[in-house]
Amino acid sequence: MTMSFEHIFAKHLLAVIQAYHPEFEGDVDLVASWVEAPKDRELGDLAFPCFRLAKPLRKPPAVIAAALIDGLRDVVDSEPMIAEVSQVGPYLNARINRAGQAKSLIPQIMDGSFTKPRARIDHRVMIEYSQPNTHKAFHVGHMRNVALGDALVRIYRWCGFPVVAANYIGDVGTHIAKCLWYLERHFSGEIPEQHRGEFLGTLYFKATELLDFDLLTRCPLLGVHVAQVMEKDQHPSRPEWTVVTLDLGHETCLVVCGGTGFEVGDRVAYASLGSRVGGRVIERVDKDGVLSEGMILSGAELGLNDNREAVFVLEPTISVGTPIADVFARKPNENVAGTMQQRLNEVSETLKRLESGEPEITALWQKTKQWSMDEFYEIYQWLDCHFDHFFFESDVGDEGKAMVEEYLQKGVLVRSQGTVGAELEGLPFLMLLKSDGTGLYATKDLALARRKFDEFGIDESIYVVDVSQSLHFQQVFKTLELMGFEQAKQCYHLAYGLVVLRDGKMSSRAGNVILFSQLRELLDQRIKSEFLEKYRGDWSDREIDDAAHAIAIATIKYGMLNQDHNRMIVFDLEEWTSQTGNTGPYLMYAYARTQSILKKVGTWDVLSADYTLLSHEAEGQLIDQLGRFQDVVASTREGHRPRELCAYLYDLARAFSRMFDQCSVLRADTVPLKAARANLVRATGEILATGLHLLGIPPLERM
RNA sequence: GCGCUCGUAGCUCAGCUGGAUAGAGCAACGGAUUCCUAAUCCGUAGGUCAGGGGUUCGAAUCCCUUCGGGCGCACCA
Repeated sequence: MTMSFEHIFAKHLLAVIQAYHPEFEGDVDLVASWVEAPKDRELGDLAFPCFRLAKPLRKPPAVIAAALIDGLRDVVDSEPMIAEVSQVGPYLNARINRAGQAKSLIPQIMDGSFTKPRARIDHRVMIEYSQPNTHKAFHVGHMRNVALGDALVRIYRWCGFPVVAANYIGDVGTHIAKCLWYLERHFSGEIPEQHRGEFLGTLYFKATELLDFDLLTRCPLLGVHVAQVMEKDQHPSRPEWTVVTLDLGHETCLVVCGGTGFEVGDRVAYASLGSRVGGRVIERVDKDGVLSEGMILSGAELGLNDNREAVFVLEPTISVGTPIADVFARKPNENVAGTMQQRLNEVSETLKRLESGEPEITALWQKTKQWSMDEFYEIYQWLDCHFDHFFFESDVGDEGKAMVEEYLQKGVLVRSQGTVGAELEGLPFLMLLKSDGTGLYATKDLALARRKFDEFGIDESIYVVDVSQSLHFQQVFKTLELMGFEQAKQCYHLAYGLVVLRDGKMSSRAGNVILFSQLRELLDQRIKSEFLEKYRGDWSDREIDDAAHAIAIATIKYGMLNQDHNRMIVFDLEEWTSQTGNTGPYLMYAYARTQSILKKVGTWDVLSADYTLLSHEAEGQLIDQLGRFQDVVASTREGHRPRELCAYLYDLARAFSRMFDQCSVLRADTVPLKAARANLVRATGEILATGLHLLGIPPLERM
């Protein structure tokens, strides 16, 4: 491995600095870390800002620079890798000897030693990504995760890490109960032969629609009924409260009320014990000596107006005992509360059957789950993403609960308000067992983590999951640490922002998701009609199909990757299907042009190429860019930022496009120049292809 | 209320550990094809880096604060 230019420059700088000021403390690495790229490439390739030395040397930066430049010039005469140095104000700039660089770099690229994966490192990494839910639609939002996870797997592997690419399928939960409930009770059509996974997603969407109380009533509350105020007394100790006796129709009850604006005889909305209002369960509470059995609701609490102070008074004609949801039903005289209650009961019944392993529903679950899985496999295949292992939520549920019991015994976990969970320093309580004894999402994550550590022997664990779960993972990792797992400190949540649409967040309820199949179809059409139709007849249909596929992958993956991961992506279908400029296809196009040249240029002598002939500015920039590849990949991996590699490859493709424009290979003035350029082009193609591969994008020989 | 995150050109975004004149793409305008693929290249125009303080020789970058978006915060996953 050759020494980087930064280090070569730093080595000479250090020698000169120490000759000038022997008391200077610092090593080559420190000085090298100060070396940067000049703002303007006209100034050189490397820059050293002497501001760094102003304090230790106690002299103005420009004076230091002026004092060092002569010494530096002397040294550089004997350094073949640096062509010249110069001083501009407080900066010392160096120009790299491009020919020298090219001479060592290009052969390395061409014999494959520069682009092949790095030496194996003894540090096992698991990268968990995708994690789709079965029985739900796979849409563009899921694709950001897949693009990120897959790119990281490839990049880690290139850097020498043994990687286990893992998926974690969400195959249990209420969403499945809803889907199967709809299938059993409400679906009356034919089950399609194709796209059965998306079909299940449609069923799930229809189920949520049926279960969306908002669609039935303006006041979507269960357990809230019309009651009449019978008596109204002042609270014995709190004058701002009143003690109200309510007639519920079949019985009466006592409620302590803080609201105002109602009289004896008024009809009000009464939330009974056990009902939920604003996400809170109504419980019997001791209100300063008086037991309050329920709650009288304000307009705000009912969601009907903004008034939080005044009790909402209903028309006197409405009979006592009517569910409040029926009063505000969107279609008059409908028993919406009863309907909704029945649906909810049915769903919860389905969930219980699933959880208890009732044979009939279990068989249906397994069959439909396979429909989803078949579709996922097809999508991964299309995207060229591969997993070494699939975990299933249904496999870790019991294990998670057992684990919680175990660590409760050990005293690591605690009981709290009927639940079991982890008390974490600086973080909110993490609940692991609900008061009914069932586990939660986090419970399964603990068991999953233990499996990763024990069965796969991994040293580092990366979770590619969207940013809304940041707190969740902080809590889970902290809990694992509390449980004594060493690897907990090597767990990393790679958070990324959601993919949203121009008119807002994607939501299955509003029906504004873009399905994977839709995107694939649209991209295919657009790519063919705009770019590939012109080759019809010239290329085989098969090649056109394959090219469209590859370009579609490039469009999606690069689009998803070339944005800082903690930022939202605003997805506009129109834009994405007709992009030019900084895109995946731009990189592929640059690669295709390299291959086009190489096909036409014929044979040439690799070894005898004289790289001193590559003196054009565009060629120099390109060589410089090629040399950065390894450092960029390493840095991309370290920062978990595929975007960095995207940016590099874009710069590389741009440098090549300029060179292509300004320096013709086929029409080079001399044969040696042609040979040198051909090698440069071939090296560029190699780096582009390797880089594209690391992003999960297949290069095309022509497009 | 607490926490995380974002605010940079008309739009979408880069700008890594502070460094020289803040950069791309799209859109706009003007050029380049007898010449290796015009999915390209070159040029012009476009900025109070949300506002205000502070640290520093130097701040889009670090600290504090205000404003404004997004997302989380105990029985969902």
